[in-house]
Amino acid sequence: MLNPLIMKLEHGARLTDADRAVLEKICRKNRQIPPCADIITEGTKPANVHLVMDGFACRYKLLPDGKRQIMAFLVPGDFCDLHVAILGEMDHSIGTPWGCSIVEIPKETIDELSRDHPRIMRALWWATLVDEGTLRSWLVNMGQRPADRQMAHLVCELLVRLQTVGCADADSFEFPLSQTDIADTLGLSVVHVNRTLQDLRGQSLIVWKQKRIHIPDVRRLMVFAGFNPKYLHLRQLGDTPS
Amino acid sequence: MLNPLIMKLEHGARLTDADRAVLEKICRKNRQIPPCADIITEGTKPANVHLVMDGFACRYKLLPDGKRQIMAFLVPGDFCDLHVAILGEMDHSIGTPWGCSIVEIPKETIDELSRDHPRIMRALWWATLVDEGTLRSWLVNMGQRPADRQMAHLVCELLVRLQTVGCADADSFEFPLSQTDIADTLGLSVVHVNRTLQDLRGQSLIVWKQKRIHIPDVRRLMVFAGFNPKYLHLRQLGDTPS
DNA sequence: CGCTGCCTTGACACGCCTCAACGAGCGTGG
DNA sequence: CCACGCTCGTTGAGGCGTGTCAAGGCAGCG
Repeated sequence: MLNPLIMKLEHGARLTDADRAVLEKICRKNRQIPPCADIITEGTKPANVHLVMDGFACRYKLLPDGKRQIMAFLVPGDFCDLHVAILGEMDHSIGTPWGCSIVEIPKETIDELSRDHPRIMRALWWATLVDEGTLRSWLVNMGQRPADRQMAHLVCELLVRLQTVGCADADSFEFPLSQTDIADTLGLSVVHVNRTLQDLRGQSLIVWKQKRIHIPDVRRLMVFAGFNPKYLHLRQLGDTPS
Repeated sequence: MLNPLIMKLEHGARLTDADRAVLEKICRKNRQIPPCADIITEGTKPANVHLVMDGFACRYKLLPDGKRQIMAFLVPGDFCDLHVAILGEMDHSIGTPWGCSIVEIPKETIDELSRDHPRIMRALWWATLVDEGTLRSWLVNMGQRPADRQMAHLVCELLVRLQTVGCADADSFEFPLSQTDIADTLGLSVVHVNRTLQDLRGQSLIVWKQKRIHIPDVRRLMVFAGFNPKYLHLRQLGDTPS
C-alpha cells in the first residue's frame, strides 16, 4: 500500500524520487492510538509533529457548557500540528473518538526538511493552506446551506479527500463516525442529523450502513450539495507545474 | 501614526529596527479602493500581494443562488493573499463594500524577504496561522452559539484586533458595516440581525450608532460572548520569546 | 444476562426565516 | 428648494427548520 502523505503531497508539488524516499523514511514508525484518546490537548505545546497514517482524527474545541465543535477531520496524510512551532500553545484539541494510527515526527526533522528539501517544505505549506481553504468551505457550508445539503457536502469532501490518498474507491469509503460526531461537526442536534440522514437515504443520495458510506450517484450528490472541489487545490498529476 | 503591519507583527515575533525599516519601506505606496470594489476576484491569480492599511475589507464567497458568505474581515495590517504564490488561483474573492486603502507588494519583494529577512518571514507565517485560528473560532461561533452571543463574540474579536493595530480605543471603534454585512457573516437574516442588535442594545452590551460601536462594559460583553482571545496568539510585548 | 452506546421516533417548543410594508437619511436633478 | 429615488434600518405576521425532552429498540460486550 502506498504512503498517504506522499500521495497527498504529489497533488501539491512536484516531488523527486529523492523527496519521496525522505518522506517514506519519516513515516516508518507508526503508532496506534486507541479510540477516544486525545492526540494533542488544548493548551499544551507538543514536542513533536503528528501525522495521521490510518483512520480518522479530528480537530475539536470544547465549550465551557460542554458543547463540542469539530472543526476538521484529519484523514491519512494530514498533519495535526505542523505549525505549533510558530504559534506556541495549541488553541484547540485533536483527538480520535474512533482510533487511528499516527507518526510522530521530531521538530528537528522538520527543520532539516526546511533546510535541505525546499520542495517538500513548499508542499507542506501547500497542505496547510489547503486546510485553511477547507475551513473556509466549512464556514460557507454552515452559514448558507440547509442541513441536508450540508451533510451531502461533507460526504463529497470526504470522498474526494480519501480518494486522493487511496483510502476510498470510486463511490464509497469507510466511515467510523457516529451521528453525534456529525452533529457536532455541522452544529446540528443528533435528532436532526438522524432525520436528515433518513431523508438523504430516501432520495438515494447516500447509503450509510455498517460504518461505510456508499454513494449511488456521485455526480448527483455533488450537484445536490453544490460541491466544487476547487478549494482543495488538487493538481491532477498530469497538470503543468504551478 | 504608526504602521499597522509593524504593530501587528510585533505581536508575532521579535523584530529588529532593521526589520521595521524594511517593513516601513514596503508600505510606502498606499492606494485607495473605492466602496463596493473587489480587490481580488475568485478564480484569478493576483500578480502582487495585497495588504490592508486602512479601513475594512472582507473575504467572501458568492453561491450560485446569490447568497454571500463573508469568511473573514481584513483590518489594517492584514494580508489578503499572501499565499497565492503557493496555491495558484484564488478560491474566494476579497472586496470592500466600505472602501479601504491598501498596499500592493510585488511577489519578488516577498521572495527577497524570505531570503534575507527570516524573522519577518516567520512573522508573516505567524499571521497566516492566526488567520486560520480565527477561522476556526468563527466556525465554533456559528456552530455552537445563538445569534446574540455570536454577534457579541464578533464585536469582541474586532475590538481586540483593532486595538492591536492602534485602530480602536479602550471601548469603541469605527464600524462602517451594514446589518446586511453582519447577516452574511454570521449566516443569519438581516431581520434577525436587526432584532438581535436591539436586544443587545437593550441589555447595554453594545451601542452601535453613526458607524461606530461603543461597548459600555467590555468585560461583561466578553463574558456574555464566551470570548477567549487566546486564539489570536497575541504576545504581550513584554513576554518571553516564543 | 444485563449492561451501555447508538440509532430511532414522537410531541412540542422556539429560534430564525420570509414576505411585506414603512420610515429615516441622503444624494441627485429638476 | 423641493421632489424623487435609493439604501438602510425597523416592524409585524406567519411559517418552517431545527432544538429539546423523553422513551424505546437494537446490537455489542463483559
